[in-house]
Amino acid sequence: MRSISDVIEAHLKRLIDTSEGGVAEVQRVQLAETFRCVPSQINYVIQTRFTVERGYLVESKRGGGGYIRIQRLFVDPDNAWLMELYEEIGEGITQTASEGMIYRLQEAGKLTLREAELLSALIHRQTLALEVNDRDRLRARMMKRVIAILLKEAGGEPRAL
Amino acid sequence: MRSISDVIEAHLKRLIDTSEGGVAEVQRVQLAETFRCVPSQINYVIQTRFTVERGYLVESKRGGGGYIRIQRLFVDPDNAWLMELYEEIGEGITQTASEGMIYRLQEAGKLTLREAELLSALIHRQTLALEVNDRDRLRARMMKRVIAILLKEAGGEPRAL
DNA sequence: ACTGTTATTAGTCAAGGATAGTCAAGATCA
DNA sequence: TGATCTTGACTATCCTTGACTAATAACAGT
Repeated sequence: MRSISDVIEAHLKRLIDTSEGGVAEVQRVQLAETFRCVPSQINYVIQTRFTVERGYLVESKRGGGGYIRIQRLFVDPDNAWLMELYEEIGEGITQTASEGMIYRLQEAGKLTLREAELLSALIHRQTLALEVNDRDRLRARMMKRVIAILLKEAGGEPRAL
Repeated sequence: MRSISDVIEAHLKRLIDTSEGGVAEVQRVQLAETFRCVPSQINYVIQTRFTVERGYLVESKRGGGGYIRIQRLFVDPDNAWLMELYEEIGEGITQTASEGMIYRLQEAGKLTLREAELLSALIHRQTLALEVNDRDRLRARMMKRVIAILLKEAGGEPRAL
């Protein structure tokens, strides 16, 4: 059975594939009207189909002129290991494990020395200053965001920007 | 999709960028007429887009011959402004204010575009995902760490960015 | 000159409008 | 029967509008 979610998913994928740069920008209400569903259905589709694990990055803005933007990530063989790293993180990650990842990312040329330095400072337990479980979960969210951004650039050299 | 506020912001930025000395001087009513909005909309744009955090100084005068003058602040060569920025943060800082600072740090060449992007993602409320007070306090610690690192570097020879 | 009045600006604030997000209950499917 | 999907009430965020306020200039009367 092809659910309405599947239809919306297909529609968005087509938008992304036919666009330049692999980006689709839509308005939630308008999309919901097109497919005659409630707006929150769109969120459901995005949360289940356009995750980083599936190779997409989603940004949005509320209020007047609001939008939802879905961008395809470059998950080619060259940076498939980034995706593995992403999945490895899970719900929580320790400072030591994060530092290891940051080091690897830098060695692989995915992060500059300075980016690595900034990141290390930010994920440090003294900076986060929360109870250990919350801390590890927060650090996981941070590391995941970073890797998702790295996946936006297809094996690109970090200094070029 | 773009809101009228975005359009007005872009217009003012262009005025500033094409001027000598980085100053734009406009009349509120006239600008409002140009973009067919109420005058107070101009105040909204200025209050949300041309803040001190972003490195702008706004002066105005009422009455006949009144005006609004927006000036881009220049950074002093000895990085004293970084220290001021650090002190401005205090115990907590909002996402909007942080984004303003990151914007300015990038404009001033203290952060690369990518560093700014990573940082913005890291201080985003969705990444932090804490109750608003804890969130603002954590964000303050993060921003302070970043600026501390920039200050440390400022002591040595200027960085190649 | 001085003083008061009017015209001409800009500022403030709160309400309303326009988006999107969250969550959990109910419906449907495999 | 458990997983997935659908729905809607409630929330969060950002933008727009307009009534009211405040400051400054211009002018008129003395």
